[in-house]
Amino acid sequence: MALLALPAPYDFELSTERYRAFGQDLANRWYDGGLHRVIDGREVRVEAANGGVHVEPLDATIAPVVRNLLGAEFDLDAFYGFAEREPVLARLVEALRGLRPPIAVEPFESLVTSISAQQVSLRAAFAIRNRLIERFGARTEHAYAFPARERLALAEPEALAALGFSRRKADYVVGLARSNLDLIALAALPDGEVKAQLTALPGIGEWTADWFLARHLARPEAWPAGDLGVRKAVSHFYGEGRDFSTEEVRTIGERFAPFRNLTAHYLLAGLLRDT
DNA sequence: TACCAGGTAAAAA
DNA sequence: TTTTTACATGGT
Repeated sequence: MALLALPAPYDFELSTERYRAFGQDLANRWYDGGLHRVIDGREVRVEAANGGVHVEPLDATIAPVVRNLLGAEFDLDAFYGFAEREPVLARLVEALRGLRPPIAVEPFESLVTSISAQQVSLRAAFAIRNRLIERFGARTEHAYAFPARERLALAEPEALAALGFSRRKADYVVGLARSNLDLIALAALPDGEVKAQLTALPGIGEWTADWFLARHLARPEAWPAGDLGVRKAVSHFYGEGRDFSTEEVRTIGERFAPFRNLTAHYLLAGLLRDT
């Protein structure tokens, strides 16, 4: 196994919790203590190692994708320095040291995953999404490549509805696949412009666009204020028993600039740990 | 058994 | 313009 170095501190188990906490994720599959994902048509295994992770196979194509997948570009040192001056965050970063939010490396996959999670529980979303992956993805030894946009563009919405998507969500996914929006090109645009272009599509509202900024583009200032989990987490740590509205969460977010994205992830992970 | 779960858009008021 | 409703599955 080849070593891929990551900036310290890095806690692989803690950082990959998301792939286990809500059920199995067939496109980011936890198997035998490691993370399996199809990259460039090949199944890659990632596991914990001193100074980073072990990756097999590892080459010049795979390395940057795995680095991105594991959230290497987040500036944890700067965030930890910032968190020291904020009592709640100071406690969280102490308990969650080495947590790097994993990134959804493919834009289409990121959006379809969010659409599947709209309104329903994450467990239900994972179950439905796995059926989509089994039906339209490509299987490797222990994992699946997420269904290609071109493949879902050819699918009938009825076929997705048969997997458990609501009829409306089935239309959203197929409509997204068939749209002429260049999802790769969004990476070059500022946050507000990304949101404007995405929310122009049917089925993509502010929540979905915010998570695209946070989990796919790793934008430091992404802050999904309307997200139920974020609202619960902010209420848990700052609300003194009271639930905050979306607007209140948006306002509180201002104090976390310029680290709102990392703050959201640490609050969510902190809530998961406390409950 | 109902009811809620990391929303969104269309209908109704 | 603002409020209400339908949506589909999984877990409790």
